[in-house]
Amino acid sequence: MGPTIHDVARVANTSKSTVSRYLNGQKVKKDTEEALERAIQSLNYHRNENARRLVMSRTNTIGIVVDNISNIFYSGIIRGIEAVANRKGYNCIFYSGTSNSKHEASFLHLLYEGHVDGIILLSFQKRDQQELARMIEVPYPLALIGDHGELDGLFSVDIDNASGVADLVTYLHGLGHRRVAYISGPAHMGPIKYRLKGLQQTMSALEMECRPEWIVNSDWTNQGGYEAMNELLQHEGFTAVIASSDETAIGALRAIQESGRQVPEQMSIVGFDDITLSSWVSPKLTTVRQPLQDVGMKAAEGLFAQIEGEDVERTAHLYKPTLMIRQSCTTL
Amino acid sequence: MGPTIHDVARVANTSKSTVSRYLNGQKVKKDTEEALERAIQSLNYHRNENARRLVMSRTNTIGIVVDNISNIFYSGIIRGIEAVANRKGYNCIFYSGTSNSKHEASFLHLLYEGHVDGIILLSFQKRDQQELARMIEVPYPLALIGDHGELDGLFSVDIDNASGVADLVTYLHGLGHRRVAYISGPAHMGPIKYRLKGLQQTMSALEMECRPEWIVNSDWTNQGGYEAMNELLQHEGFTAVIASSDETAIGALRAIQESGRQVPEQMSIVGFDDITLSSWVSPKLTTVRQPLQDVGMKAAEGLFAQIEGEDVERTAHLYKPTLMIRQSCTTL
DNA sequence: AATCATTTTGGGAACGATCCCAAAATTGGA
DNA sequence: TCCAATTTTGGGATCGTTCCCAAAATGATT
Repeated sequence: MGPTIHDVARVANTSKSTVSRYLNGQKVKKDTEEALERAIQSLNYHRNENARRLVMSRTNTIGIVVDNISNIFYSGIIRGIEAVANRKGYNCIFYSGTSNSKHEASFLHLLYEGHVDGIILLSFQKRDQQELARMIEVPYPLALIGDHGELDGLFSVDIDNASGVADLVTYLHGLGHRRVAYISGPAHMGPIKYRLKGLQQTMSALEMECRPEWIVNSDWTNQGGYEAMNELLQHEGFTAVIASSDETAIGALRAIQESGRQVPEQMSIVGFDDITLSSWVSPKLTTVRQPLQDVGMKAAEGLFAQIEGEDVERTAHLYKPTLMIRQSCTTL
Repeated sequence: MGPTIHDVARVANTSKSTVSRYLNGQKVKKDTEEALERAIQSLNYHRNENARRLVMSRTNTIGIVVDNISNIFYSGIIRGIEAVANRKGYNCIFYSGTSNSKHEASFLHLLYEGHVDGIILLSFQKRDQQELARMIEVPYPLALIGDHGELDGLFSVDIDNASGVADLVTYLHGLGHRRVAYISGPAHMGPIKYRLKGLQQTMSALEMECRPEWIVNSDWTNQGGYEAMNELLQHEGFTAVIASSDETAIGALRAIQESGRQVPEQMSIVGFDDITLSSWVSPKLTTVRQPLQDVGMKAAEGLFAQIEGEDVERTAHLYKPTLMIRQSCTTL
């Protein structure tokens, strides 16, 4: 197709070895450098990356496999990954898991076929134990973001969901709340299990009360939170409610307000995520913010360590969310 | 590194040509097929895609360059692209424009260096005329989604923004409104110009009134819409307001309600986009829905036509939004 | 059994880079 | 000016595929 390194050599009146050296930043004599630059410009030469990758068996590229490329929670993580990748001189390419997993056994062919030097798997879906076990065997650099299935042997990074909920419970406890309701989320999501566990452990540690009928599920949408809260309002006795996502919390907030109760005077509520809308609803929602960028950076650092042959701790690395206190809770 | 086609040939007691043929779905004798399958399994052979691409000078992959990979409006478009790509047997890989444009002249190196067979450039940012002119010269398959700068010579696809606003104006006109305010958006976004043009053309065609002080800007956020509406409320005389995005409309809605006015009884309002929140605010927002998936499919079809060497109309292809009538407007 | 048509196979030349190693050119010092 | 040390260059092998083409094997027909 286009001109090759050989054409450049011919035009610049030198050899392909010299062209290759020049392209890779090695020193060449001043006047050959000028001739080469002229030749490259006039031919509009671009190096064939496939040939290069074949001989070097390296791509200088990492793949990020995402289950849903437009998930807003992933953008902070991706920013973190890209920051580290740029620093290391690597490129990032993204694969949408949905489209690829259709006909392929998995994303692993990207590694085996030499498309990328390593992969970050980014998904907050709950992960299959069997799939995780298979990933441990993969003889290529790999980093997981999300559910690690409490399994060792894989390098993985995640939000410390239990800690986030623990912070919320402790905060409410500090305000004097003792009886708290909880709106959980869809069972197929990774964080659900850990958030619920954080709730139960912290509440029992602080000797707080959470009756079974005070725990309901939702689908993490506004509408779902609205319906879940209406269900909760059938029951009595709790003074605060923890929603396992902000989206849900905002739906629940509306349900509480429509029931004629004042927030926070007659009911406190907190969320999880710190989405932008949370600072905009009235009252502003107290929630926890996830250190998404840190998670992305850690995953990338772990991946590059593997690529460069260093040793890496093949366990889960958790990052604690931080409490964002706003106006949706009151002292009791 | 891994086993090669030659290793497979040796184990299966045949030649690399036969292995290659088998891998590419050509017919081989029944017993050699079985031997090959066994050899591939036992060696855990995967073909080296870089070598393949070198000799074939084709990748069977298209690149999608996105300015912000987590933009929620892009997900529908991407779904459309992937649907067509899957049908054609192509893979999609995504490049985040932000990370790549840093040190590269542009995304064009992806084409020149042989990473992909064609590129879809997806961005709703306003495009530089100079950059567009340069793209016309690109000797590779290319499709644009978003602002085409009213320039011919490029295959591009976009929402028909003018038509969407025209529908909203006409709808309000039909309800009896004659004096309408408008909240525009950030100047760096592609759709802004076309939406404003659609407003002005339709309003003057229908002999409606829009005083200069009834047109304000916003940054397309809730907060921005809220502030813009408060500014508009300083003035008098209009009976309806068109917001150039739903996000903005929802902010404006709150400003109207906080000013003590009833929606829609005392003020009608419409948005643009049909985000999920629009059906959830109270009253539900009348807006226009963008045919995002159609846009993605058209772009992909145009790209594949170019890849397959067919002729393609190098102009802008526009898709009309559809009006979603809900409860935020009333007859006058 | 012999001939011919048709499958099926194997060898070797690309593809366009990198990189080793020896040859050529340059530099410096006496 | 000459020789040794150093820098710069060029040739050729290599990476792992595909694909052309001729050779070998198979099958059909008489």
